[in-house]
Amino acid sequence: MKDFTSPISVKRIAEPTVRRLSLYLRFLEDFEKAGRATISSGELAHVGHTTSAQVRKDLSFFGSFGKRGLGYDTGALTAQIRRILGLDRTWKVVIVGAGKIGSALAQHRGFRERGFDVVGIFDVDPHRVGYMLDGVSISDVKGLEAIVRRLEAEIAVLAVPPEVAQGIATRLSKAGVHAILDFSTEPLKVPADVTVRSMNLAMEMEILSFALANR
Amino acid sequence: MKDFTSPISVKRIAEPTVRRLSLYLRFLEDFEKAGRATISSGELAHVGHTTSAQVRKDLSFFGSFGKRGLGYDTGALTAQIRRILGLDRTWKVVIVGAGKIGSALAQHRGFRERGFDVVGIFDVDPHRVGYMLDGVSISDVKGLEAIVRRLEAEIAVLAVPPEVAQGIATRLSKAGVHAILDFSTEPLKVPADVTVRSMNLAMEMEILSFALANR
DNA sequence: TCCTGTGAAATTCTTCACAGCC
DNA sequence: GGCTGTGAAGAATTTCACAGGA
Repeated sequence: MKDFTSPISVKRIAEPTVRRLSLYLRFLEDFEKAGRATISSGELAHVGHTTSAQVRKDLSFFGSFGKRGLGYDTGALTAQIRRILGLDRTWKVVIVGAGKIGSALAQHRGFRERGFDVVGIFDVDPHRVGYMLDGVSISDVKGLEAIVRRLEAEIAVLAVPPEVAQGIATRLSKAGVHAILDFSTEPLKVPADVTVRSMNLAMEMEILSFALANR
Repeated sequence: MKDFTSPISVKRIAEPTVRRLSLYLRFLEDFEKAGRATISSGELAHVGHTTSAQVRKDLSFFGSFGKRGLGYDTGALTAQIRRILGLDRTWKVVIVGAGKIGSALAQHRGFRERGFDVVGIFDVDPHRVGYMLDGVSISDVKGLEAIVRRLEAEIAVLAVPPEVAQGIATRLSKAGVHAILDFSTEPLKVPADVTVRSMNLAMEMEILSFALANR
């Protein structure tokens, strides 16, 4: 990501900032539903377990959205954050692996509701291929590259056994996917222009274990 | 966590450090399986996408486990990290919510294999109560507190709709649970002696969306 | 007066660099 | 010669504190 290409992000944005923006967005949506017209950095901070200065600093990387003495317009700030996060459009998502986790995800409401459109599902198991999950039929993973290219999928969710995750990730990268959400346990090696996030259940459980063992 | 109570952790340990220890452990297990007797900080760093200095610093918070000029004994370091993370014992886990995600988790191999023993599963739906999931029968969530206390469960996995997550988290805290893995989207308010980690699918997808929108 | 936006200070985390031991 | 352990330096992130506009 070059620093000077985008009119929005002038300098590199830290991951914790993006993470908090996602939280703020959720709160803003709640506030909007509750009919609140404006909101202060202090109120956002309160629900997000952070400080008002942090909220203002986070937002300041992207512009000046508030009014001194007043706070932020709830609707306008919501729209701004949605735009910043790239949520002012839909993204095409494929799910690889139609096992327990993969199929739970495929049927997950929140996905489509939040602009992530599941356009393809893949599995190796011939017994699963051809079945429908929430309106999308399961394809043989053999056809991964061709189908991903044809669908122009941008994001892939990886819910496959850890020993095949790396191989699939490489194939996805070559097929033009630039973002991967990985549910396996080992870190993936991917080209520099591919972003990987992992949902590592084992790691989270171990962090909890550490907290319990050392309290 | 008091600084002076434990013989292991002399100063407060940063979360990124714990996170990396969990990664190192996974690599060490791979190295052990591959029959490697020793391993250097550089090798661990390489697979973990970090630096050798970082690996040594992380370990140095807990002791001196290596031999200069040689590296670390694979088996010994594995054992040390397991002990540091509290994985030299089993933890009793309850799963609340036997929907798609909850039941996928209940049947998840890796859980028991890594010392997290699922001793209870709860749901509100009377149609689900009484059914077995991987050897554990689903209990009515009404009996949550009593059963959690009786089982002496230490960790809870929350896979319930977001609007009830806070209520369940409060009940779990009162029933003696000190660690919660939350799959819902809103941050939970819990007493200071309860650790919460969240697996927030929406947030991870939004971070990917941000990366795509700003690359 | 209230609350934002932001440089400056403080804190936290990572990297450097080297003495010390195998 | 190779690799650890660790203070010190450097970088990144958070918090402070206050000027300034509604």
